[in-house]
Amino acid sequence: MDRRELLGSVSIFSSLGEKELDLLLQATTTKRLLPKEVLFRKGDPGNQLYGVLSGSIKVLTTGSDGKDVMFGLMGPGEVLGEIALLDSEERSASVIAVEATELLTLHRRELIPFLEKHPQATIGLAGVLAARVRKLSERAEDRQTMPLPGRIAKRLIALSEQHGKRPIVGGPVEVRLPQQDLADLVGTTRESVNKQLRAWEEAGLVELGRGRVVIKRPEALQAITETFEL
Amino acid sequence: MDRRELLGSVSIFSSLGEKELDLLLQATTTKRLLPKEVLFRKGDPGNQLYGVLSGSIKVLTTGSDGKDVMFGLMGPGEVLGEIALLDSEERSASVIAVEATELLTLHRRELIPFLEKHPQATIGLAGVLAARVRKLSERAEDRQTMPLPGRIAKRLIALSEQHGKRPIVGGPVEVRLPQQDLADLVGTTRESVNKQLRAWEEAGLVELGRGRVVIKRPEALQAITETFEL
DNA sequence: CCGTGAATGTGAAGGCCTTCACGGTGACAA
DNA sequence: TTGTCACCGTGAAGGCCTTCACATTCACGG
Repeated sequence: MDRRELLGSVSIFSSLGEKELDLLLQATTTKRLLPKEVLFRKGDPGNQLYGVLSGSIKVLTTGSDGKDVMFGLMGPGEVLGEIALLDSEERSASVIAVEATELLTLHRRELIPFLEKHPQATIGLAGVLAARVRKLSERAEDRQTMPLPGRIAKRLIALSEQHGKRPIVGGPVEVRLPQQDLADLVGTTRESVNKQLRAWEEAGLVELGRGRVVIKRPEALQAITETFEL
Repeated sequence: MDRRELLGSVSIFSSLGEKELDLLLQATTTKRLLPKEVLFRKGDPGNQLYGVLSGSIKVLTTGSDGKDVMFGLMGPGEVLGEIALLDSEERSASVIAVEATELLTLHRRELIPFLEKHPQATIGLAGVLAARVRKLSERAEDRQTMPLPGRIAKRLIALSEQHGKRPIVGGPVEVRLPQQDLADLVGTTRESVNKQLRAWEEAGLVELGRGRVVIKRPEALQAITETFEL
């Protein structure tokens, strides 16, 4: 995904014309991250908006007790870093590259004047934020009303839809993610995730490998999400 | 707080001039809610933006198991209903009046064209959303890393700052809120909240009454938030 | 091709809350 | 005034996870 394509594909800027897109493009730069490289940390000052061109990153915070809370994984086409930019506060979470990643960056001093000239783009940006709020609320609700297995199943399905690979066309979906990360996403321990996954493996719902989960029966996981069994 | 004052006070519109404010004002109507009256429910279609003029409301969702998850209380000067408006999806939570409440309402067909003409206002609205994301992330993190007493203490302090009354000037702060609601806010049961509050009452940190908590030693609660004692 | 560390697999013990089951008590309406 | 309902108070039992403590096993850099 090249820079122009990203800018165009992202909902924020989808309403822009050719010329405006080019103009904005000139204000961007590209940044490359190595695996595990830190883009920024919670608490840093934040003046850049980022868009993922290729690769993937994780958004998380590390609690005072050392436990990580992961908010999500982001891949090509997704935008991050808007929060600190809009309210001029510190970065609200840390961002780390999962693999080699290429980012497009846009500085506040370029973005804000641009937004002032292009209300449509600003409304688009607000839409991204609205979606963010929606996702966070839903997760808060889930964590409070859904038992652990359901939460793991739900997140696994979401991950498979967002980042899943399909080695064989039409075949089972593979999610690449260590169990520890899945635990941080769901708000539990690695051990609990492991035991649940093994139980599902036993039952033929999934297949486990180092750093990956292959979903063999998505409907069964979906069912666990909906009912309150197991 | 009258309608004009609200519009002016709210960060979204703080950058507007007199004339523009008047224009926008003409597009608004007022709505009154009785105690416990429902403004809208999660899942409803949403085309209105609201601002609280007087009174207060709670934002919550009811999980499939009947348990409520409360996202917050809102009072005069606060804006709600932006999410569904911006992404044109269903309402993401339900809103119920706590007491008699007066709201200002603004319909999407008036707001969107207005935002398109006033980028500053749109950026302001995005700022409100950014703050919302920030608060939700912080709460997600807290729930996952902080033990229950700390979470209750923290929320109690936040509530006292946002909605606290001070019967005697300079005296202790009173928070009006049933223990069940506090439990829904923190993500626990009424019983757990009750036991913790009683322990603190025993220790002289708070005083309890029907539907209210009086905070006598805020610093002590703050300390519980920070350390991992008790 | 071998070490070495990250990631997985598992069981035992125990704790923090939830759940359940009531009894009390004040506010408010009839 | 009196009934009723919402809210508060409290103990007992138990369960769902966490914590802890290791064994194991791949991936990969040297």
